[in-house]
Amino acid sequence: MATPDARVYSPPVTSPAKSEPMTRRYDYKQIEARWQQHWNRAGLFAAGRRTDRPKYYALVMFPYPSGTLHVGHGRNYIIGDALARYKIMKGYDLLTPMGWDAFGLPAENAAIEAALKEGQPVHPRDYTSRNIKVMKQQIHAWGVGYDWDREIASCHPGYYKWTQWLFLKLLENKLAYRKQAPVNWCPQCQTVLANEQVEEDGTCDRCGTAVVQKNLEQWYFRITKYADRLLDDLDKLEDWPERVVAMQEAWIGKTEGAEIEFKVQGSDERLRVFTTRADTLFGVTFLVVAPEHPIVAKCAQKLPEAGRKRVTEFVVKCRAQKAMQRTAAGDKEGVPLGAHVIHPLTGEPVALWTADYALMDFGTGAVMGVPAHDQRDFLFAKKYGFPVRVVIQPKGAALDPATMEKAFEEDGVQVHSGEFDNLPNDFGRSKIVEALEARELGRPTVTYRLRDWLISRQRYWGAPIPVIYCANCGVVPVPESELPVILPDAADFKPRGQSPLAAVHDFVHTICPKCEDPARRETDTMDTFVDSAWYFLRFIAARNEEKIFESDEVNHWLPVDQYIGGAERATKHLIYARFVTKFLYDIELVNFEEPFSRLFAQGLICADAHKCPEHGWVPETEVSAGKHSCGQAVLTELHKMSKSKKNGMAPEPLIEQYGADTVRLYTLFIGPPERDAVWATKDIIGAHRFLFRVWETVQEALPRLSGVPAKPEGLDSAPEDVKAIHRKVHQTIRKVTEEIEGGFKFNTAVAAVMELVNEIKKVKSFETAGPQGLAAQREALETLVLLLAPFAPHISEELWEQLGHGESVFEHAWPTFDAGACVEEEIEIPVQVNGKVRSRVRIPAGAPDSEAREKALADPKVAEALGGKPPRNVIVVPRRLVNVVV
RNA sequence: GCUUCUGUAGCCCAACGGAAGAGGCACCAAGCUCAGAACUUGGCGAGUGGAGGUUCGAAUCCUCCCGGAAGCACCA
Repeated sequence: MATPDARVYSPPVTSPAKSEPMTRRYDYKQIEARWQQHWNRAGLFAAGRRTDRPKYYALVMFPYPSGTLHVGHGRNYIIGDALARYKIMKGYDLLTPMGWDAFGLPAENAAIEAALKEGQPVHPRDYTSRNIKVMKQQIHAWGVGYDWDREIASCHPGYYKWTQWLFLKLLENKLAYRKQAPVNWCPQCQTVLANEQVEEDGTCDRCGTAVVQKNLEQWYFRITKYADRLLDDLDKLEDWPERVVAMQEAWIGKTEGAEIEFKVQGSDERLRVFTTRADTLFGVTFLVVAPEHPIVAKCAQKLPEAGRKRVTEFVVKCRAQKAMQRTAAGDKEGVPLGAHVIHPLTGEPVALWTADYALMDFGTGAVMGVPAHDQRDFLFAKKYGFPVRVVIQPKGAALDPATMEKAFEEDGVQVHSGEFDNLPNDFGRSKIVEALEARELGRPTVTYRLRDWLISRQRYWGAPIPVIYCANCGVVPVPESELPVILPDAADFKPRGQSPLAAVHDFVHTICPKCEDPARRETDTMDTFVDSAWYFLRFIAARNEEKIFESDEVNHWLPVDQYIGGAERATKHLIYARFVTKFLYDIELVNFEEPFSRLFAQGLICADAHKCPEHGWVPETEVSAGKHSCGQAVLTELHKMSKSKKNGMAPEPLIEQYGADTVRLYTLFIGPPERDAVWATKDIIGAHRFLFRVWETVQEALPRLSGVPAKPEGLDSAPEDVKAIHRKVHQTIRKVTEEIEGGFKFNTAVAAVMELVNEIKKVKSFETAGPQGLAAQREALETLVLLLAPFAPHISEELWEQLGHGESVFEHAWPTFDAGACVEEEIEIPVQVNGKVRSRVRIPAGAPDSEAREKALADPKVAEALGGKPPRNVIVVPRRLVNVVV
């Protein structure tokens, strides 16, 4: 739907002619403005208001201020806000802060583009603060509340001072180090590109030029040192989605195997390979190393001219390829290095090659080639004519190397393996490793897929790395007292082939803190993931200028009780934050090892996206009847809402037309919160109708309810429908509470409240049943308002006030249910014969199984279905059903 | 290829191993309307992606297959 339908029905106003009191109309605009202001003034979301209560830290991932928010972003904040309000009502001292992950590429790119187009520069700071202003306004409009006094922005010197401080601490503890590494470089744009700016085919995402690799000295954090703890402690997390845990496990990628050494023929050198299949050692017919492996160059030097050229060309080609993914599982290529290695157990010479399928950054960068038992090796061997030697035989079959069409990678029995013949291969594996260990030619090893974290960025809009390079003293950390190293204003964003900061003379040139000779500052900035790896701690001391935080305060509020955000941050941010927390634990600044006890990964909101063959992704407003405004037919696909696909739905028109409460309610109702959902604007009307019905139901009852208590007494003599609604009220409290507690099932919680309203509307006897009837009505309506408050807070506040309460609905406790009141007096249960429902019987709620059994067997329809046959078995499921088996 | 998730009325989605339907959208009918929308009341509508298995009983558990999503992938 391009433009929201302008027809909002006007709520009926009771006609004065009927001489009934004028009821107020549901003026959501006025109501929402009023209560938003009230919450701000009253400090509803200020943490530490109730220090006598248990704390609860609810945190929604802070966003990157990219522009404006769409309804998909809204889901995140609304879920968090509903939880926060619920926890306030549950009596917690709630902390729910918000901030901005404000350093990063888009702001800088906007500046570069503006600078290139017309000499009218937009400073990233202005771009960022403008966006923050808009987004904050949007969050307010949703009725989402935070403790804004703790607001932080990672681009603020008061924040990045401590990001730099954290860097220094890591450096001090030898967890930050420098190393040469290739970066993506676009020769056209004259700039370094982040990985995400490189397209799949290895071209620059802006100009389409092929990206090349450039070697630069860069800073790393030694996260691999924490690999085992990051993996093991996943077990300690109280409640994280399985899929996120699975992703982290895969990301860390712990592999147990063995390292085996092959002596290089005619040299003292030993080449180490990593393998998980030591059992196939006797099947080795060649050995390959990654093109980047140091031995490649050494071998190449000894080669005759032609061979050397071949190797060099191959290596150059592979390096160029590295920008894109080296073709997955496709053709394998290699060249001989003109050398041989010695098999550690047989002493045979084995040919040494370099091949593109060997990766330098996994294991040791060298692979033993076992064509018979590894598919990649098999393909490579077939291509270059290496022999296939079978050393694992499947049970009850014999493999013939001549006829094999693919590698045999399963388990079997060792053959052609000398003293290890006839052993099951999994046993043979450890025996072979033992034998190698005895000869000091191998040992069990563990490798990880996790790499050290490269944090250098040759970019302007980030926190400067606080080190100084001095000709005399080398790398010198900036003294703590000189932090923050201020990001200078005057950087020129025109790409010039190095970090923009390198062009800022006053920034670069400084004096060495140690020897006071002239020295140069580091001009790279930090990866923005460093900023976000610790922000959840800074909320505890957002304005503290002396310290990163006070440990005892952090230890009080953390770990975060509930972290909410997208699963797309499952690996990077969530692993980095865990790493930093463990480091802070190790240096005794915090007393917990995991930052987030519970994580909730909400699903994404999708919508149709339209692609015009000429104009690319186009907004829905430019599409009608399957055609773009340019006249071309568009391709329409479902995609998650995003700026790039131009399919984000702005919240403002919806809030304007239906109100924030309606948008919130629909967003919560759209489906299971952890699952992706399709935004369907036409469905919003359902949520709006519901709120309107709630409003109306309360308005109708109000004139009768003043002075009536909310506790109905002596309902035994009340009419059935009044008794039933009292029961329904308590059942609904139970249901809604369980749905929230048991995994944020707001969709079913809202449905339960809708059900309650439907039931309330059916009751005929509230008035005729006297005081108990009215008390039951008040109980029902007040409970309804309380249960609705976390989801649709504005209307709930307004109705709560109308019901005669002077305090905010959030000052009132979340309702509790009376288990006794939930129990039905009489229940109907189905009776099955051989699993098919044949009849129903009514029994008192507390009746024993025997009564259900007797009633069922006495039922005429059951007797008919039995056809005179005696029951062989009767299964009674208490309160649920009876099954008669013949 | 591997890992995780997922498939229930026209659509979005509920159902501790126990009556296939809670809620919403759409649709139909009546009421209300000059009319449409809105509103009120009532109604229609799947046998749970497919095939087996376990069970007194399966949407739910197991196996295989088909379809969708996400993450990781020449990881030795």
